[in-house]
Amino acid sequence: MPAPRIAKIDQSKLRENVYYALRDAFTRGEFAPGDIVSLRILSDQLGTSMTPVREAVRRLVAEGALIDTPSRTLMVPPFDSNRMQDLKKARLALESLVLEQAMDRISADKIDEMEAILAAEPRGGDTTPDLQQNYDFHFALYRQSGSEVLLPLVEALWLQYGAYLNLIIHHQDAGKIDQHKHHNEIIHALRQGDRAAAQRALAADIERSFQVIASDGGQRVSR
Amino acid sequence: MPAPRIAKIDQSKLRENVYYALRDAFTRGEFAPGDIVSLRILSDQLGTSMTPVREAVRRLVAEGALIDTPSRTLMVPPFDSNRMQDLKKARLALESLVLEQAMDRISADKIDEMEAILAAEPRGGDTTPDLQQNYDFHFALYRQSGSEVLLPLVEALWLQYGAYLNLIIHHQDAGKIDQHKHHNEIIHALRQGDRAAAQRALAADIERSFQVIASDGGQRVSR
DNA sequence: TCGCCGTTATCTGTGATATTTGATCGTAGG
DNA sequence: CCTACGATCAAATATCACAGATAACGGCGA
Repeated sequence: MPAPRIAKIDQSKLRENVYYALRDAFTRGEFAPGDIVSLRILSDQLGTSMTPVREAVRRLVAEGALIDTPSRTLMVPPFDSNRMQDLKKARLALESLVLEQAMDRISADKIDEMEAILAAEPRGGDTTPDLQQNYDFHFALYRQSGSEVLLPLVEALWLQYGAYLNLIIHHQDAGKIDQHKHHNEIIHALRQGDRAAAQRALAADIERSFQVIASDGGQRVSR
Repeated sequence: MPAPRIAKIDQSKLRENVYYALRDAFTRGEFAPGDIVSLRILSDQLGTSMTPVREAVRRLVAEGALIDTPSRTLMVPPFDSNRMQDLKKARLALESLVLEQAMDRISADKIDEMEAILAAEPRGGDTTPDLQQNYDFHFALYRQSGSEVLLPLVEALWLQYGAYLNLIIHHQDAGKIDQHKHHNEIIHALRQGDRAAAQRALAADIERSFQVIASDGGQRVSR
């Protein structure tokens, strides 16, 4: 089994922290589709006992980021082209809806904040896309929808999508990805209040996210 | 604390069973918004130890059916009008999408099966709406979408909606609810392949679901 | 006598650990 | 080469120990 890099966590509010540590590891693409994860190894790496890890893992299973195999071992869902298409459809539909609600309420200040996120220094070097920035940008927007129901659903989709990030990061064309173009279009459309343009730009951005791995599936790249 | 009726469960595959037992209790409207639930009491009722209950409960929290209060006690989310509106919007959007995909693939056989569900004997007596039938009908349809991504999201919405079922069941107008009309319209539209009509009927059915409790909120009715 | 406040006892979830169960993998024997 | 047995490992449950919160109870003051 590969050993994803997960930093040890501090000992207060263990359960929450374990969950977010694992969640972060997912959104950073530390886990590759098909990876087997073990509660013991995770708890050793995190410096805690199995109990908090198990609860966090159970939550991740509920959210679809991990699956229970029939033999009870935990696995990152293997690459599945159909499922990925499904995921893309779901993202397009849900995030379109959330964007709609966000545009009803967003203020000029918040648009400025979103632009500030784009202006920040890239954290991952120039060769890999800045996943954290991408995440921050989208959710700064989505949070403006004010929907406590839809937002967790979108987060669940991103978490499932997270396993595919590993494939993207290690893909040979990773450096070519240009997320800035669509992001700037979204900002511009928000300023204009142009709903159709914002929807188009967001849809294009989501399509882009899947484009790199759409053709060649299942190239498992562990650390 | 009220004592929701939860049957003891058999001892194999405990974790799954505990989860589904609690889930069922939710969809039967056994829990009222604002109820406090205790791990120990639940595990006593189910005849197991706390551990499996804890994991099941943790999953329900992740799905929004229960919430953690700041003092760490578990609570059924209290009635919240805004949240309910939010939930309705989400259900309308997501179930519309799922219906769309289901209509691409559904066969005449499956439509017959759905009709058979409607023809079955009502289980709850004539005064209360048959919640199980309603659930079975909708998900027989949604399963035809074949979407492993969207279906769990819809289930999560129904679970959050479940807490409000308690309010509906004990509502004075509960007997007046006529779910058959919209269901038959859906069946008819499916047979005709009339997408617009199916969408209209489904939307009307969802609206109906919320109508009873839309006006008077928070009438807490425990057992 | 009534009301307020502090103390205490109980009940809560949380984290850790031990025990049991089940599955997998390697090896030895046919 | 295939099969079957056993050792090993991981997950599932139960039990234990701890810390925090809640609520009830009793004493004190008005």
